[in-house]
Amino acid sequence: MPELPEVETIRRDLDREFVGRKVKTVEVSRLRSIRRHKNTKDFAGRLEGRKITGVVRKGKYILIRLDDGGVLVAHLGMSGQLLRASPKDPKERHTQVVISFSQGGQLRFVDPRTFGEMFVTTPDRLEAQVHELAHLGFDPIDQVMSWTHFAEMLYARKTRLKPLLTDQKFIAGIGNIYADEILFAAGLRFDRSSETLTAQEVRRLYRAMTETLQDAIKHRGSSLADEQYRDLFGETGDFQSLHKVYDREGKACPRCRSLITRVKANGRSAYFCPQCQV
DNA sequence: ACGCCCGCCTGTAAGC
DNA sequence: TGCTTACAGGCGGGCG
Repeated sequence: MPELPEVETIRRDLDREFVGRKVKTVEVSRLRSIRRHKNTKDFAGRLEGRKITGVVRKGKYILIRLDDGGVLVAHLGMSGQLLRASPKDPKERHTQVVISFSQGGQLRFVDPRTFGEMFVTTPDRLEAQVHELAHLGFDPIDQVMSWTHFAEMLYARKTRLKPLLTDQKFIAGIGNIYADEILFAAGLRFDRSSETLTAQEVRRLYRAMTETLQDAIKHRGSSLADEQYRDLFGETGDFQSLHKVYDREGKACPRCRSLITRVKANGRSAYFCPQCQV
């Protein structure tokens, strides 16, 4: 489900809502969701009594810092949600972890497909445990990169643009939806090879990437028809109404009125305008 | 060493 | 209507 804009929306709200709160109890209903831990006690024991000091994002990972130096890591996978709740709220289906705070209120992890996970670790062990984080690419909204450097990175890889944009080792945080939207905004096809871009196309791609992601954060992310993406308060985002190509097969391109095409590439749907993207 | 494809899960929707 | 199949925001591993 969640890519950089959705994860960043949740991170900001977590930081606002939960910093300073102290963990009272932890309940786990599905061990798979805390699979890096031996058992519930091993997970809960590292959280109970700890106070939250801050929330940061690395790629699509959320890191919740604890006052003993530990880190509660949350990855939402395809279908994970982090929800603020009250103990009296009915527990919805697939609620895997419930963290209750001394000051009242709960943080719930709901995840039907269980690709997501939570675990507690320390900053020095994090990269050894999550290989992806050790080799994470640059963050397109936190880090500024000169487009000349970006051009060098693109030319060095010689690979198709879409798999490159979604490669977390190259750039952190972009998934299937935003790759398609960014490539449309840049006027580039998903299968264009990275070393063939002109200087102007490199600039357009860089600009499309930062603007599309910032715009999506402003709109609190994208919720598709199944509404699996919800923010911390259970609300949907509204960037989906501004999607130009993603999930718009057969509809008119907003720029040239050609029909948006969907093809299968690298095992995933790629949506694009056959006229505007070259 | 890289790109590509499958498997991991569950739910939903389309297809027959 | 009802069963079967395909597909969905991510990622790791194994293959060629």
